[in-house]
Amino acid sequence: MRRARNKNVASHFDSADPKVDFVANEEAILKWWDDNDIPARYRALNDDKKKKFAFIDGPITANNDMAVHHAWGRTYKDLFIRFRNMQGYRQRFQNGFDGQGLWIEVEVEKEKGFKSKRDIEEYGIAQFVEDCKARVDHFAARITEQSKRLGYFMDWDNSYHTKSDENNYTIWHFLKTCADKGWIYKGRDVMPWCPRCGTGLSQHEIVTEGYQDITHDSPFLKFPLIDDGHEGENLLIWTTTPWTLAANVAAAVNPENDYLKVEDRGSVIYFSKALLESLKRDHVLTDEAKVLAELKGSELVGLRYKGPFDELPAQAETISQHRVLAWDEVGESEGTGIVHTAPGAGAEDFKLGKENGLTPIAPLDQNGIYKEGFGELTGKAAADVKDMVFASLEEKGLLVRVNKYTHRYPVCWRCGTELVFRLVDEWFIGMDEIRPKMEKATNGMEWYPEFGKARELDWLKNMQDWMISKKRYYGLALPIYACDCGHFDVIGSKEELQERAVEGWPEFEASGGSPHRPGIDGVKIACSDCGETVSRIQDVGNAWLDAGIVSFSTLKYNTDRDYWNEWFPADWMSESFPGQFRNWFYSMIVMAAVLEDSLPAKQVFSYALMRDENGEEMHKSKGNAIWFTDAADKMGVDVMRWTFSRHNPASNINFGFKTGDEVRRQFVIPLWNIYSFFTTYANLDNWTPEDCTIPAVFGFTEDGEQNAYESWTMPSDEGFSELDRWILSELNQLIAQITGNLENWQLPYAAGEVEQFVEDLSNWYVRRSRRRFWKTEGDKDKNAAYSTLYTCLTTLSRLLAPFTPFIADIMYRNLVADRVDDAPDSVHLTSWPKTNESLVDQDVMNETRLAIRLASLGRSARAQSRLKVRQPLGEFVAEVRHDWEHFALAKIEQVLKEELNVKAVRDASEMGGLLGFEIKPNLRLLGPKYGKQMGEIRNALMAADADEIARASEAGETISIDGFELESDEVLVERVALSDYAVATDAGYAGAVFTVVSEELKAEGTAREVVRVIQNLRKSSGLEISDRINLWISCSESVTGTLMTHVDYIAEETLANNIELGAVLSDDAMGVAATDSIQLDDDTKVTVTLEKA
RNA sequence: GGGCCUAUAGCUCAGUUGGUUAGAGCGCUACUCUGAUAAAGUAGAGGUCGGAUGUUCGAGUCAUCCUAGGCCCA
Repeated sequence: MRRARNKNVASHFDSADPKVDFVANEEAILKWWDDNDIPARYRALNDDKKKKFAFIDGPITANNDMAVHHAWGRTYKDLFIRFRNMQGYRQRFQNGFDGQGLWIEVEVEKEKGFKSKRDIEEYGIAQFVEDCKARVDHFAARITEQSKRLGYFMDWDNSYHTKSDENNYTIWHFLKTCADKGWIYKGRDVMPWCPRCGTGLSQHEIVTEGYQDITHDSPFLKFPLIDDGHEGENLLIWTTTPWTLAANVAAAVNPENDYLKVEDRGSVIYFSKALLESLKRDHVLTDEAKVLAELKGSELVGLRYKGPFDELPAQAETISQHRVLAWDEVGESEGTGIVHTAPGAGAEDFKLGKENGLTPIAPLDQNGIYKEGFGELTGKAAADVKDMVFASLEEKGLLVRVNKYTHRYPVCWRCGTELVFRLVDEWFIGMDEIRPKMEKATNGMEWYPEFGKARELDWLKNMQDWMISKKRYYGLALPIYACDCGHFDVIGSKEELQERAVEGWPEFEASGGSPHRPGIDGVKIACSDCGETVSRIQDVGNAWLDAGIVSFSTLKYNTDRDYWNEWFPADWMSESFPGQFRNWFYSMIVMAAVLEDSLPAKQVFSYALMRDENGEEMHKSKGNAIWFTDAADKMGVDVMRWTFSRHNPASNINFGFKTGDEVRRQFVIPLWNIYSFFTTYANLDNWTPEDCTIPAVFGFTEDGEQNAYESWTMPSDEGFSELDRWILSELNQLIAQITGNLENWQLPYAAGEVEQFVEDLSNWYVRRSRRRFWKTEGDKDKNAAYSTLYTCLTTLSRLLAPFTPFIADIMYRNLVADRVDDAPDSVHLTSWPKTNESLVDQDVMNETRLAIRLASLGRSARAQSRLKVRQPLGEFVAEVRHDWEHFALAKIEQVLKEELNVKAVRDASEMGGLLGFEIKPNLRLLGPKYGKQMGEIRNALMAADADEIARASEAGETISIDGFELESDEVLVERVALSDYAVATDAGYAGAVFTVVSEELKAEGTAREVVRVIQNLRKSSGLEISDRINLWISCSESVTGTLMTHVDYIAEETLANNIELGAVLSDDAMGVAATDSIQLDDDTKVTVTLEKA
């Protein structure tokens, strides 16, 4: 009696087409989600729940379309958010977009064809900034659409933007807090500088992506010494940056190292002793170079020399400073051991110059062009002057040699231009007082992978002060107002600026009040020290300020402190680790440490880098990068997401279409086939979820409360078999394992467990249960099989929902939502499955594992002896290793008989083991020693107890046999199968089949062979599975006799009403019926003909 | 020079607290099974688990050192 339905549910499952188009399905599901408001309902699922799970999103740069590596990181975010949502945690689902800073500017410059900052200024900063914002909005929209295609369920209408007023003003608050503590200062230093972008790069930006192997012309030249007694002598100098020579002030040697005084080609020169050979090899010196003296570096210190460009006006002040300095950083592995020092054009040079009271010469302007005072170099770009420099040195007789030199040289990480080092004023946050707080926070966070903590601490230990200013246009307007009197004010909020404003406020408000250039630049304040009217410094802020403040700006820190307290610190954050230890994680930690002396997130999940499928780095320019949209269209998103889910995040992932195909074939298609199998047969049998004897609970229950599934105990009278108990045990163990692993961020384990389960379900449970589904009678056994498989598939759909949200929902909707009253409409509205402990049965799992292992060995043994599984064999003998396995063997006997088509299963221990020893004489040793007596030895060995000799040989004992004393290595011990058995071994287990086939068995094999031909023929003639047939079998007389004994079996298997054995059909009859034939092993032919009855 | 990571089959990688005789996928070949068929299964070979020493009843796993590679820092 069927229960009345209160919603319109179909009685049949949609049949799952085995020829499925996964991509088309995904697109259909997306539309269905959209039409039915599933994402919003998913987000609202836990609105009434107490427990919460706070994720803080690292903003994605809204500057281009998504590529597959973005999909990787976003898959992690979506996966863990979905998992926690199904567990009933309240969440915020806020996505973030990063949209301020140099990288946006660079793309807009490319769009407009701008070459330099001058182009931007001519174009107009106001319009340029608007263009930048428009680009960000455009790509934020693109990324939103692409993320939805990925199945990423976020609150897309509520994404935060780092360019927002709230974000920028919250950074002001942070900077003001730093200023109040005295941590903000203006520094003068030599910074890496991009001449194209016209801005300095911070330490964070230059360290990894910022280096390339570049080949430079590197001159060796002479600095003539001018002290008395050293006339005509020179220092030998080498540099990789010839443009810095015009800014040379000093030279440096290592006072501890040994130097040589050498005469070569008529000059006397000094250089490092250790470099003599390499200088000759590099043709800087000739082979005739003559060593005149050896001396310590300390003896050179203090010597004065004439600089290479002393004629330039810029050198006027420093000519008198040219001398040899002592510097223990000078090495002797390359160059000359004497280092050209230009304090205005190199970071270390600046430090050394400062220590020695040198005057730095700063040769370049912000565009990398020589300033006034550099003669013919003035007005030229640093990158373009090397030939002029060489010509000038040549003319002065100073140039010795120019070699090609390849080294890692810093380049601008955004535009690829080679950096120069430039003496500039920049603004910094002094980190010394913040560092301990940051270390505390870092130690308090849990890092996955664990080594993340060590990485972050290492970075903190080494980090310098944070350069926060950039001489650019589109970015955070640094709220620093530096007065000529030397005092500077830092403004902490929009309100404070309004209060302090003495000029420009109304205009700023009228322009929209966005804290960006140029609008903000018109607002002026009065210096709090001297009262003068002060403008904002022109600089904008480092973009990591923008991304690091989001724990405050997006959580209403300034407007609703209760809300902020509820969601800060986050429970977790997640980004790729190679860059983010010094970028986003770093800035998040800084902000939380400074503002609240807190950590920003309790747990950090991070992952490595994406490579192409050959392990090569992905680059747009190399053509091996993959856009997300291409991958989604071609491989499908579930495949992509599963590829990511099963990967160990700590190591780089090799990703491509081939790896996608592999995952589809290996995991997605087998899963789909099980599902397709189920729907096909459930429909044939009109089986519906109402027939399911295992209770299912898809919605939520109160925390701690057991639902009907969890508290169910398997009844003994509903037909559940050993196989059902096994797979239900595996299923419930799977739920527990995957839950634990996801809670501990152990994704590859979780995914691996699912793969193993699908493998078990497909290749053991379904395969072994097939006949239960096929049979015609609708008994309890069949219903138990349906109930079990249904429970496995519906549970699997929920377990897979966070991983592969599309296929999971397709399965769930067909199996559950459309058939079961009161079930949630989508798998993404269901709860996370819970384990029914009573169904976990370690014994049945162990026994089945053993059966699977032994069946595999049995098939292997059959394969070796070329005995098809169709041919029944007398017995299978199993050799097992553990005590319990001997007992288990009896329990799995029936399974093994069926799997291996054998009449009996025996424990090898009953027959003294499966493998015997065979002893052979070691001819190579014995031959020369015993000569003619070999025959006797051979006979003696054959007659002797092989086991005893094997033992003695193994033990290294002398073997006494028939008067011969053989050394242990003079016999060869081999393990051989017992005769008449084919044996396979694996990991200490062995399985063997008895290979002697009796007439009786042979007949049975023939019958099965014939059945197979008939079944194929039924299929190829287009018969329905349930159609009955008439059958004619024509064969030799002996085979007729053989088949006669199995005629009932044949009829039953093939649904034959009549069988005529030995019949020959008329040609007419042949015309309407289907026919086929096979060749038996004894070369006789069997022809079968059938027609629909 | 310092920190971190990695080293297992031809390739890509598992191997979670040490536990008997180290696995998977890919690729190749052959075979088997087949009313899940754009499937599935089995076999073959291939390994001094980078090297050495140590701890232990027992080491791919732990310790120390070394080598090589990668990343980060100086």
